[in-house]
Amino acid sequence: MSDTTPTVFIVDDNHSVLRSLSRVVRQAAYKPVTFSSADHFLDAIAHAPVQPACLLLDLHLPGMNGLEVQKHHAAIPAACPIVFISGNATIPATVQAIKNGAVTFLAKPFDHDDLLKSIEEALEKHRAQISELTQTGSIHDRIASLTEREREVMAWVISGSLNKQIAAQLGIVEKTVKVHRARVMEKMQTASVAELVKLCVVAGFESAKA
Amino acid sequence: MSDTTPTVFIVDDNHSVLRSLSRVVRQAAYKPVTFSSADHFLDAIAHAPVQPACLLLDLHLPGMNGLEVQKHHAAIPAACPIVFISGNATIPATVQAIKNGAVTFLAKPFDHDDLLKSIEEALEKHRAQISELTQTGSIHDRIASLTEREREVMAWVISGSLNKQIAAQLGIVEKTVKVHRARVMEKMQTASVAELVKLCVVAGFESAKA
DNA sequence: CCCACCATTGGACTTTGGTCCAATAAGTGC
DNA sequence: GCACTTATTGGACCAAAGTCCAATGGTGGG
Repeated sequence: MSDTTPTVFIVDDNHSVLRSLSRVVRQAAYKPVTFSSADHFLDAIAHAPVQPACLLLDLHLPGMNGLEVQKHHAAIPAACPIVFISGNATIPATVQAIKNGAVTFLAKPFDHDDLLKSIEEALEKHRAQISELTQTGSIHDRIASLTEREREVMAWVISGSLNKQIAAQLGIVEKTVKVHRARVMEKMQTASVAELVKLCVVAGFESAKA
Repeated sequence: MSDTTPTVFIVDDNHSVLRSLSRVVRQAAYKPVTFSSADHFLDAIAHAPVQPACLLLDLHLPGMNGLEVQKHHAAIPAACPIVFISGNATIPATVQAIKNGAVTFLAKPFDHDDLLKSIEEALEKHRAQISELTQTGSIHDRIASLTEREREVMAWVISGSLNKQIAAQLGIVEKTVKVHRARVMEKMQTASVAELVKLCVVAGFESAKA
């Protein structure tokens, strides 16, 4: 089982279901990891390395139900997509699950094909999510490497302000703004205001302008 | 019934259901507009003025089912949000409906409160959608007012290219680029590259760079 | 044929941005 | 105290962008 094999987490309180799902997952060349309770899963996932994965989750669980697990799970940044499974699902629960971001909701009994298709969809979604996170993560790192003053100057730069306007706003001389600005461009690894603006947009960094 | 009253479209092949829903909707101070077939609704909505509205849609309809109606309806830009209603809904149909953007899926019988809450959610969503469209619409108008050449130059400008680089790419002189560029800024009503980039981002206008 | 629009270019000039080098001062940590 | 970071400023200088002026050639429509 190599490291590049996608992991499929399976949470269900019924051991025979776990075994059965595990078998299907393993036969599809994925790596099944089972949990018989939500708590165990959440504990394990919290410190797991980030890699393509998905979660097969039973809606009915002792203690915390599937929707609650989904909520807790969504709190972590690299949370993997969820495929819900249930024998007696209600429409409202299904609506809730999908609106909260679940890939799909499979009602038992379901085709193996549907399951595998859903797993593949979830994994693909997670791969995209991870690559997205990797990108924005590096941008956030760069923003974090800026000093307060530099961040302040950057906020004004991406608002389209001139150096002299920024200087007036901050109560300093234009020359100083130029220095900060140059350092911003260097640390953010951008060669133009256009690039800088686009980085800030994807990173969610707001521009100034009182 | 004033013009500012939100409209609630209702599509159901059962006339007694239409009457019943109409009454509830009217009592909640909304303006009900009923259709007994999908085709009639799609025809009507295609030329209706854009204003806050939502659609109560039965999953089971003669001819075209609810999911298909949703698909066709989604094709128009200002499409109002959909609240599905059905007496015998399946989990897969529910999943499909929500994944395709439905606000919710109400299984009969349902509380009037749930219905009204869903309608309000849908209307709120549509208001946001309309205001979004109004904004981006005006940006698209400005982009449309540019000549082909100007759009081309803008694509390079927002990529962060220098005038001389743009000139080289287009096989023209830097001076000409300056002229186009000035006209772009004027027509787009922007005073800085930063603003221009942000407009292009929200309008989905892609930057150049081979 | 003339007009309007568009793309193109030139020249002169100002403003702005970016880049060197260099310096001072305050705060932080060892 | 000394090294380090950060914020601040100055001067000189070059490159880039913006702004006036004016002009030419093509194209499509009335």
